[in-house]
Amino acid sequence: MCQAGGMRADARKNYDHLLEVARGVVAEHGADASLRDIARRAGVGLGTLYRHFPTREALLEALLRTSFDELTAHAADLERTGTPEEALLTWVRDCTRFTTTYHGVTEIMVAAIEAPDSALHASCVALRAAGARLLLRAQEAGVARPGMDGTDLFALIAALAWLGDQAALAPRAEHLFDVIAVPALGGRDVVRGTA
Amino acid sequence: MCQAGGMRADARKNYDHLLEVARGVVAEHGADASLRDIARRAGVGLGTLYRHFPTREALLEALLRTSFDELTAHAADLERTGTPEEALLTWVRDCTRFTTTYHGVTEIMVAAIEAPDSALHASCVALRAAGARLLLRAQEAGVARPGMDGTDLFALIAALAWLGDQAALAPRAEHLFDVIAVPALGGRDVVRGTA
DNA sequence: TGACACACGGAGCACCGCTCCGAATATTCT
DNA sequence: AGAATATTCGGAGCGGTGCTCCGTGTGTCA
Repeated sequence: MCQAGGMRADARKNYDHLLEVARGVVAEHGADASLRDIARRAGVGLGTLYRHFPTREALLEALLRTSFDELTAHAADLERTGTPEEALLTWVRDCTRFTTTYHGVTEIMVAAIEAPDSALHASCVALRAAGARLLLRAQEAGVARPGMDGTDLFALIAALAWLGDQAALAPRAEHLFDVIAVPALGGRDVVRGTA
Repeated sequence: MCQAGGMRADARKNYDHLLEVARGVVAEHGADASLRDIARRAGVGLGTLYRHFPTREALLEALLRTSFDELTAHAADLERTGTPEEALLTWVRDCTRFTTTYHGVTEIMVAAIEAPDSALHASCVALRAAGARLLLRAQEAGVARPGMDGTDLFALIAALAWLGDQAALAPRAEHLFDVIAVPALGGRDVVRGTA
């Protein structure tokens, strides 16, 4: 979207390199990593970084775009190949797992979904829509709680991802998924073992 | 614990005033408010603030201590006066409501529960214990999901409080409570209306 | 090859957390 | 009362941050 064809050669090189370096730094230090540090490690002036990515969110958007697209595509796959219940649960699980990849991304995502100006807005809305489809399908099949909408599902995923981001709770992330997400979605109760 | 008897008069005055000012600033700007700003507004040097509250968490601890104590006491009350199910649900609701009072406190609380050196550690552990009692009582009465422990409950409360802290989701905080917390706790399903 | 538009880099501003120490002052002792 | 002492005060200073702005350097195209 940004690195369109009409871009000077040196500019494109810096853009790509910056993105590559940023991926590493963000993976290590989280979404609020020092932009100055990213520029420094990329051997590039701070102004260069800000011209290519005028906003921290613009940088994150470039970083996450492909993963987001994969997740929405994944939802479509599951909708075609799996049972409604299974599809919903595994997609939610995969979403929370991915969101935990970069620390601090969750917060930015939930902020973006209600902020049309955010660079991440479109991606987040698409993600919510994909989840809503899966949820609706499961509800129609009677295997998911009615009275829940796409935003609720988005919030549920965000909450679980946030829990996984907290060092103190990360070890029991999967258990928390069983204890919180599964009953909330109305799926088979893996803890009680009843219906 | 800090403002013991043996304190110089001017020191005590500064301590109290600082705390009062901090309450306002934290209420307005959240848990990561500028300490410099707090000192400035209190008409006090930065060194003074740091001597009385060597750590941001120490300041928050002083700010939240009484509320925490009230919440644990509240749990004991509910245990005595209410049904196991009702007691658990209302306590969890009250906890999440309070935690949302100061923005950003949730994150610090979950970090504190596994960090014995944190000034907030004791309070958080006490809170978890109070919740665990209520949970156990409800489990024994068969109105709460087994396989859940005090830490899970703490995490659930934290997740809900975090959701309530997000501007984009705050309006549906109560709905999210019904959709996430109620089924997770195994209480009556207010959405479906079935057992 | 020359001209021009564009990209580059970093100095600069205001803010942050946190430390450290000379100056001021409450307290206590004589 | 006045002096000695122990504490407290306050802010300068350090290294970091986000972000802007503009003189300089350099690809690109006629």
